[in-house]
Amino acid sequence: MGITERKQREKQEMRQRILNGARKVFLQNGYEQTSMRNIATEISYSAGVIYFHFKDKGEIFQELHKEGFSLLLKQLRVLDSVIAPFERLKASGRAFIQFAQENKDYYNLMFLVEEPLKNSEESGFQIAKEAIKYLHDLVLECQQAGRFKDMDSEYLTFMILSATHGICALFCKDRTMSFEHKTNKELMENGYACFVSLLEKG
Amino acid sequence: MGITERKQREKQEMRQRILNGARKVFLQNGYEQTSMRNIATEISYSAGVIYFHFKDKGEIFQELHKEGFSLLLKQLRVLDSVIAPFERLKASGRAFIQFAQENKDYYNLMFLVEEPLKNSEESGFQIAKEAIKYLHDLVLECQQAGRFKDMDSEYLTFMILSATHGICALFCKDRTMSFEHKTNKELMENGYACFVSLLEKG
DNA sequence: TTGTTTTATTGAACAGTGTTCAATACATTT
DNA sequence: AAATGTATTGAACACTGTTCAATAAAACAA
Repeated sequence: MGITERKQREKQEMRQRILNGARKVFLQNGYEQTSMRNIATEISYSAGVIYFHFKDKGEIFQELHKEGFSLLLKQLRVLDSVIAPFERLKASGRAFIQFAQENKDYYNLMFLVEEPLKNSEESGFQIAKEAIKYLHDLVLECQQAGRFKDMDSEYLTFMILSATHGICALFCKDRTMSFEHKTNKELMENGYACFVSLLEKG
Repeated sequence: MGITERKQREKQEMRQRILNGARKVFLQNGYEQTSMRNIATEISYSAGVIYFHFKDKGEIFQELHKEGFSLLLKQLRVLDSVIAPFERLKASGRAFIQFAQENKDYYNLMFLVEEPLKNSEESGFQIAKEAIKYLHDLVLECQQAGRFKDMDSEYLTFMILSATHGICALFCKDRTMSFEHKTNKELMENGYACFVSLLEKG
């Protein structure tokens, strides 16, 4: 049955077309300014058709949410070549912060918007867990190498993510103006260096 | 001239009435669900009148934004009785996290929403700077007491706020489910304890 | 007490949002 | 060629923030 097969493929293509439009508008104009009608206009369809292919706006942003995480994971996995686990941990934090700087919109979706997760406990949430696991494993490797003795790895992982995320969150929500600094990049990097120098003593 | 005086007072009262309605709706239904019409309905006025007393929605939320910060500062200043600066610093972090847990909506407005600051560089932004100064002074005191030697106080302050804020931000935006834990409170407190144990080594 | 001017409030309207759904066009099957 | 199923449209609904002419109320002037 080549026809139903092609039908399925066409449906998949339409889903992808919508997603591509959504991504474009989203990365161009940010989360706030991305409406269903904007997306529809971008791909030259009516707004209604989106609801034939997606449940609601949330499902679309869940897909982009997933995209963001796989992009982040890809950039983190480049650091697998760094052998010493603690060096890899430190570099991961830097890469994480760089990711936030270069992909502010994705970062917002991944960590600073509530909507995308509200509905489903499934796939879109799974990849976030994968990223946490990546960090947790890194922490465990560090502990096996003698670092962070007598510390709970779960809480330590949560704390390290929090510290790094905090830097990015203040940046993404424009809460850095209360600090004296030249550029956000400079503030974030020195702030992170400060955290690293604490980690080195632990 | 008792009349223009009373007029001014009445105008001020109306401003306060709107603000009270806004706060009520806002604390009841959260930021997302607070519309101008909701606020107007709450105080039994038409929506249009709000624009006679406030420039726009942003100005209202700027007021609540300020309220949030003065509430936070009030709770932090209770700790002034703690004499040892480092103990005060540690307790401030705990108080900060507790504030976020108990005032999720205020916290969102203060640190996780972009709107309120977009327009003005003035008062609503000034009180945030005051809170940062409070933390910065605390850090400086710690340094005078021999802590955190050879570290830049500005970056250190930014880092400490980031770490604490990160914990609260993950909580407020429901990003804690990727971690194994019983309650959010427990995760946050242990995560913070983890950070403190790092600080103690610095 | 009149008339006039200021000030405060309303309610309709505008352009936008996410979402639903009857009507329609198209493709496939009978 | 007719019937069936699937994809798309465009209008509609109930919202949103915001503006503004009309109106009501109060203060001032004659």
